[in-house]
Amino acid sequence: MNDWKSLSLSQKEEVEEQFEVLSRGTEKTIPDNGLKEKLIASITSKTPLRVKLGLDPSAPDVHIGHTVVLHKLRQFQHFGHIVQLVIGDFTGRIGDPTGKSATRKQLTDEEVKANATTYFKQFGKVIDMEKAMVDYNSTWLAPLHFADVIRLASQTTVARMLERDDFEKRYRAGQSIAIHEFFYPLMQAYDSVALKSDIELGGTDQTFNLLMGRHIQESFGLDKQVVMTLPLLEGLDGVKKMSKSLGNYIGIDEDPKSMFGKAMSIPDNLMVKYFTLVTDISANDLEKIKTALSDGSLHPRDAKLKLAWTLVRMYHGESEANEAKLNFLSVFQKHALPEHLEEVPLQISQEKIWIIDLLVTKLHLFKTNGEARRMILAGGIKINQEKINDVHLEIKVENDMVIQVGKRRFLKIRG
RNA sequence: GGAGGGAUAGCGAAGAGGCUAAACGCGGCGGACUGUAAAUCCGCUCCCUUUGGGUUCGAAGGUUCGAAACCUUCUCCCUCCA
Repeated sequence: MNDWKSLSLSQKEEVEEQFEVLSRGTEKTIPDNGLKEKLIASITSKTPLRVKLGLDPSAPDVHIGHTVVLHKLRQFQHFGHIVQLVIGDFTGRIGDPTGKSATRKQLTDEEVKANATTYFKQFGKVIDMEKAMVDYNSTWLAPLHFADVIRLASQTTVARMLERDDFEKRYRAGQSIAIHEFFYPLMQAYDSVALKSDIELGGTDQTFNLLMGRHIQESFGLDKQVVMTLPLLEGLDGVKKMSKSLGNYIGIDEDPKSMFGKAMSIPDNLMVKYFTLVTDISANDLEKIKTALSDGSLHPRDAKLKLAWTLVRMYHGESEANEAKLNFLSVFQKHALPEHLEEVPLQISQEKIWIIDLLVTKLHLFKTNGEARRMILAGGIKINQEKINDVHLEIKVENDMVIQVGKRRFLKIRG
């Protein structure tokens, strides 16, 4: 194949530089030397690599956990490689088997389109969408005949399928595995055939599916893609992977204030990981932060402020970041009211209103009276900075009245 | 095709005729502490202006003074054998 020795000096440097950047922060590359070989081939033949990322069209809200892989794609783009985004509109009909719900609701074409649009808008904040290739996998999966599907299925075995972690667990636990769930990895793998991908990226939880791509490509007589997995980012709880359904995420579309606040709530031991995986700070600055943290010259709180600030800056710009920081400091360190309160228009009247009615019916802060009542009894409601402790309280609503729920939810009444 | 096991609050899981609005764990939400957190401790976690009332334990009927628990039918899930 490509011989390292036949490269010119500048080509070698080019390979080394790309390799250094592209392999940074990855969890695993399979095979070990695969990336370097692809790079050598790319540089000698002056052909950009085709780097694939598959997307699930059912969950269009992008959070910073997704951006781990986007940042990696961005780096590939930086070196002139081609990013292939695959909208799994067809695979979406199955849903990646999680064991939780084997069947998921089928999306209509319109929903898929709408979700994809949302994706692209948000992805554009990290990668260059102008240069990205976008495909829907129904394009090549839908026309397959049953005979084609059998041929595809015959390329692998049940034993091989059961190597997949969650299949194996479910099988051993005596839980059901529907046959069609086996097709998910096969379909994703076939995407790589259709797109002749050189590299496929994914989270570590995707390893099996990504490897299946290599296997199936080979059986179709293609070069095997290199699999690069990226670490899964733990969410705000610091334990489970960031996901929307767990509610432990920071959405990249979120407003500066909550983005800042959420970033501040991650456990200390994840700060460096966040800096590494989801910010754009340089390797140099990262090292500085690491050493300052370990020798104690940087307070973890300040490091986290920097992290939160950086995230907001990346998605909203510097001035918003500064503002979010000031807001955070005043609200949480000085226990002052936030600079800008969410204002809620409400009819002001002379009549007194029952506090629970106000919270539930007028302000929709709670779904049920019981919830509001409990919150009051727990001491979680403040009006104009004053704790409410009487569930029977009747109050007169006034303009500019500030209602606080818990520590971080504020509302201002606008008459 | 045959045999068996199961369905309980957001999840997991006790309960096997009245003491059960249903133990316990997780999760969630509040409060205290702090550096926002985490850890820890405390409280709440079906609905209702609540020392009371209403509606719950896959669904529908039934037995009983009384059922989440017993019976019947149905729906769904799982396992094993063929």
